[in-house]
Amino acid sequence: MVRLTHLVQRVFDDASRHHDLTPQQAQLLCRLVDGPVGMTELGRMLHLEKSSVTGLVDRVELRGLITRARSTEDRRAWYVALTEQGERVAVDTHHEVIAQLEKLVGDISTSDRERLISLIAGIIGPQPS
Amino acid sequence: MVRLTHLVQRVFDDASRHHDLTPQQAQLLCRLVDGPVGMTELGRMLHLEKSSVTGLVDRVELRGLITRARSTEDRRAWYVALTEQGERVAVDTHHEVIAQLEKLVGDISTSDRERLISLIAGIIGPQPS
DNA sequence: TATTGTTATACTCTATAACTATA
DNA sequence: TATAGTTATAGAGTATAACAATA
Repeated sequence: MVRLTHLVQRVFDDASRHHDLTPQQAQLLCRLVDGPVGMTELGRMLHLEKSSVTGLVDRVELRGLITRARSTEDRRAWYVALTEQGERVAVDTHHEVIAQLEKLVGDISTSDRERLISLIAGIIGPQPS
Repeated sequence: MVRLTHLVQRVFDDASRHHDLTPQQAQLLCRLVDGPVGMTELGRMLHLEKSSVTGLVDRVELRGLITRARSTEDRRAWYVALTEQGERVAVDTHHEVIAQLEKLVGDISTSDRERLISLIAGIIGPQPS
């Protein structure tokens, strides 16, 4: 299982590198595809301290892939959102990861694959990561 | 599958932290449990440049968990080996990861678990990571 | 010449602590 | 006072390039 993790991790790392991103930066982009997210919420999602989020967001913002926008309700808070370019990179990276994983799982039969997916779903459980 | 990877990764990270190690340092120790390994070979195993291996080994050596020993055949080469303390930490960390993973997989039935393991083995393939 | 490993350098990632601004 | 976020600082991790020693 740990070896499977390394394999999947490498797929993700490689996909990130192809888009000239670090894995952490790619992870950040992936968390924004469903819409803007606040800094504190990002820290919770990525298991990072708030100062780490600041730095990570700073660097990705400098590359023009995301933007900060002040919250209208709470003037302390900021929302982080994908730029057009950021969305393109996020979607491309996601596609590449999916494609590579499908290639990885491609050898096993369809029924086995569905069985595997349901088993994994059982392990992961209902709570979102 | 990516979410499963995050889960397993977190198990490994937590086990490392409990022994006051970074995940990379724990990874290094795990690669040495079967015996001493050369620097170049370590880089290949961990997918690191040789200079990165030098730094990682330096830091873990400073903690007294590993030692460098010169090769007898090739006087350019060094072998990295676990110290007694390093072996203890490596084994403990490995046990903790196994225990947590078993707890994670504990909810699914025995037959399902064996099925999962064989499926994963099929994905990983024969070549060692 | 090629290989093994180190050093110098620069950047990313991360956490802790102190801080600012707003609630 | 409490919360959202930043800044300052320090250390780990990583790669590239230049280097020394040995093959």
